[in-house]
Amino acid sequence: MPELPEVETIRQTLKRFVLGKTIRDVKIYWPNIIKAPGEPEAFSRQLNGQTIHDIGRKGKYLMFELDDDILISHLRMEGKYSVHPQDEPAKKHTHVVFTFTDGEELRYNDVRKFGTMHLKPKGTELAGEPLKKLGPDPFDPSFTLEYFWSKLKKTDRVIKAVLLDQTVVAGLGNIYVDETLFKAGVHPLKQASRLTKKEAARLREKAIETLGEAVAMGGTTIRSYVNSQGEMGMFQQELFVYGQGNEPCKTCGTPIIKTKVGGRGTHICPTCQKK
DNA sequence: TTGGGTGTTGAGTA
DNA sequence: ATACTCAACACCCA
Repeated sequence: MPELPEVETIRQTLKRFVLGKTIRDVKIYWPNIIKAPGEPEAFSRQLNGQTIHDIGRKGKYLMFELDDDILISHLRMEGKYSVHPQDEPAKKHTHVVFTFTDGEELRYNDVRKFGTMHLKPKGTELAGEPLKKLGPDPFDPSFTLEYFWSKLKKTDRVIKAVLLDQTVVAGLGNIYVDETLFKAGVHPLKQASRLTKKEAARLREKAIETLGEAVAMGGTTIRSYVNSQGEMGMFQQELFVYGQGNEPCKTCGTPIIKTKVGGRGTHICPTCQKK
């Protein structure tokens, strides 16, 4: 489900509910979600007594900053966080519950159970899994044209695969890659190494622009995404190609084609995006 | 009823 | 190095 704009929206809405709250209990109903420390019991024990001071984000990862540790959380396809009074019945698919000293609960809900949580001591979070190989955030100053261009030059893959590669740039997923490629006028099957520097610059600009607009609109809701206040995103109204198969292109009127690239559903305007 | 598809990503294989 | 398949899991839809 969530790509950078959805995770960022979750970060912003969730902060309002949990900053300054102290954890007094953690219950884990689906232990496979907990990746570090290895023992889920240690995860719970370690969190106990710690206060949430801030929530950050790196790519599609949420980073809960605690007293001693950082909780790194990836929502994968369907993960959601919400805050409820302790006595409110839990919804189906609630797999991790953080109870605060004030009686409120932070609940992690994930229909498909794909999400992950790593709890790591502060200062060690960038070293090992899961952030070790993560590339720069598209909004980070280090995501320069020179950096992006150098990555494109030395790979033998098609551009869609490169944009989805989180070690190149962190945060784009299937929706925003298709949108970025369309806006930049680049065909997803184009070899990355054969793009001109001008095309690379355009891709970089359109990626940053599209993600920024999507953040401003609270993300994209296709089926199930809601932020931590239960609100849907609005960016689905702004999509040019994703989910628009057979619809006329908003730029030229040619029907949008849905095909497959690297096993992922891929949406293209055959007129605006030439190979 | 069944198989294919879904906003993610890691592992294993050739 | 890359591409492909599968796996994790639940649900929706034709």
